[in-house]
Amino acid sequence: MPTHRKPAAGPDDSGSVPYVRVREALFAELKRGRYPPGSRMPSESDLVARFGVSRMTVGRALRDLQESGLLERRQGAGTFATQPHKVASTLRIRDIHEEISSRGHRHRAVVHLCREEPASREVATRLGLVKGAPVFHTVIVHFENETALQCEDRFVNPVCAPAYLGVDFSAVTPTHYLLAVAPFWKAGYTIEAALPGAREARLLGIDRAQPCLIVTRLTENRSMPITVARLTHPGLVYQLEGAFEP
Amino acid sequence: MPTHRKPAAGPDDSGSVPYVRVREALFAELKRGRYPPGSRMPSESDLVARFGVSRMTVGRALRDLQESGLLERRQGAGTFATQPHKVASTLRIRDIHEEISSRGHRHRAVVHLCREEPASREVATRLGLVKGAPVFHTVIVHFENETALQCEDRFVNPVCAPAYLGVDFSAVTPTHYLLAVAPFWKAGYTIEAALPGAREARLLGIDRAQPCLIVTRLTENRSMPITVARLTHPGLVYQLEGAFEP
DNA sequence: TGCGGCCACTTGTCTAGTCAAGTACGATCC
DNA sequence: GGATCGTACTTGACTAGACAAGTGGCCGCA
Repeated sequence: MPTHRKPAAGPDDSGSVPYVRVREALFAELKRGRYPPGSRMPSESDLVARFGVSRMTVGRALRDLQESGLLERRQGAGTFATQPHKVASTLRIRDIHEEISSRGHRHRAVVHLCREEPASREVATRLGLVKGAPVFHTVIVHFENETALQCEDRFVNPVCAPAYLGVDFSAVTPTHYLLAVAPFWKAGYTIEAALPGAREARLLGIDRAQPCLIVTRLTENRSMPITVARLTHPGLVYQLEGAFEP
Repeated sequence: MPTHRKPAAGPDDSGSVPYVRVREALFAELKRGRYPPGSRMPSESDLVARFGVSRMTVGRALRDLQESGLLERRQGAGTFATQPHKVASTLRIRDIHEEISSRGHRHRAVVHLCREEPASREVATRLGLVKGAPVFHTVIVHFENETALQCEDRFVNPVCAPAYLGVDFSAVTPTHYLLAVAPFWKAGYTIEAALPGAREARLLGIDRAQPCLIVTRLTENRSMPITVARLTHPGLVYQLEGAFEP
């Protein structure tokens, strides 16, 4: 999200740059409830007169606020304050290694499977291949300070990363490697709660009745799917977190 | 002066608006790998000459790409292509009513509890109150086409919404009502997988061994916590979805 | 009354030029 | 060699004015 929070240079000037000044002023008024949700804001001309800047500058301030989801603008009609619930919170999903080390903890990965296989029908469909085509398959368990945090069951399209199976995945995560050799341009994922499969439970060292948070992620190149991964996390030790601030 | 405006968007034109045309052209080149991560892009002056538009227009295209995380710009140094893995995916969390009706389904809410209570220590801490202070407590089950989708267990700070208990929550969701009377400006949440509590299982009509996706959300006014909610979803019928595309 | 057209207002976008501020790099000086 | 300075280049921001396009209301007419 475009965070338009700057360190707030001066105590009162709230940004010496004109468009920041305008934006912060309107933001403060919005926050104070001067413009209730759905109500009409002053027009660009009004703001030009009020702040003594050009229309381009006012426009930039308004566009910033619009991109933050605080305003809605309709050509010909005007600028309106939005219902705040339209601003969706966002959640970052990061590389597991990055996430663990950002907490200052130690990350270790154990490779349980790393081979070429014929694609099952489901995997083939997801990767845009035909059933039985060769795909790379890895199963890796990631530990944070010796507790199993994630079981990563991943299929990779060999066309996108021919040398995938030769990588030492105890040293570099598949996510990181794939990003280096095949930058993705599209990604989709689902998050669900479910019980682990038999193998996942065994690898994670948990009971089969223990709920898990499962993230399924599909990343694609410009046109071709690169990889599909199923990331299983024990519910007791793993939570996703997010925050929203306009 | 002459505005070189094409009447119809050609197949290759990709947007008749100049700044969109520039942005799409650069985006396509980035995608094709013409500018490897970290490498220097053409300067604004170069692009002005190449596309025959003004510097403001080139600048807007570049700023768009920068905000998407595809470019990094340093004053005095130049514009550089970024490593794509720095862009994090994002996940939208929406109001349950909005979510259900956007799927074209019917939403129904059943109110199981709606009263004032003294705050437990945990709730008081989260809402920034003292233990035993009166808080509003509602428990509502949301149905999508007669299947229970969410159990919403919510505590509300009475200061922020004094008339909360008088609202008909079978007609309007607490989220929606609270947003109308007390727009929030900060929200944090966690997502986890766990087994439902006894009451939650009963209200949702599911087995206690059935994993649930639990979203805990705390929303705050500019300084004061408004409400804390625990949203329990049966894992079998509810998934969060997200997508990322630059 | 009902309807069509006119018009004021609003946002969307662009231009050409200006000044400011930060960076990189080479030339000069000690 | 090493520090300093100057300069060319780059991005950041702004202005004043222009045209395009969508909206909504008002007015006159049938």
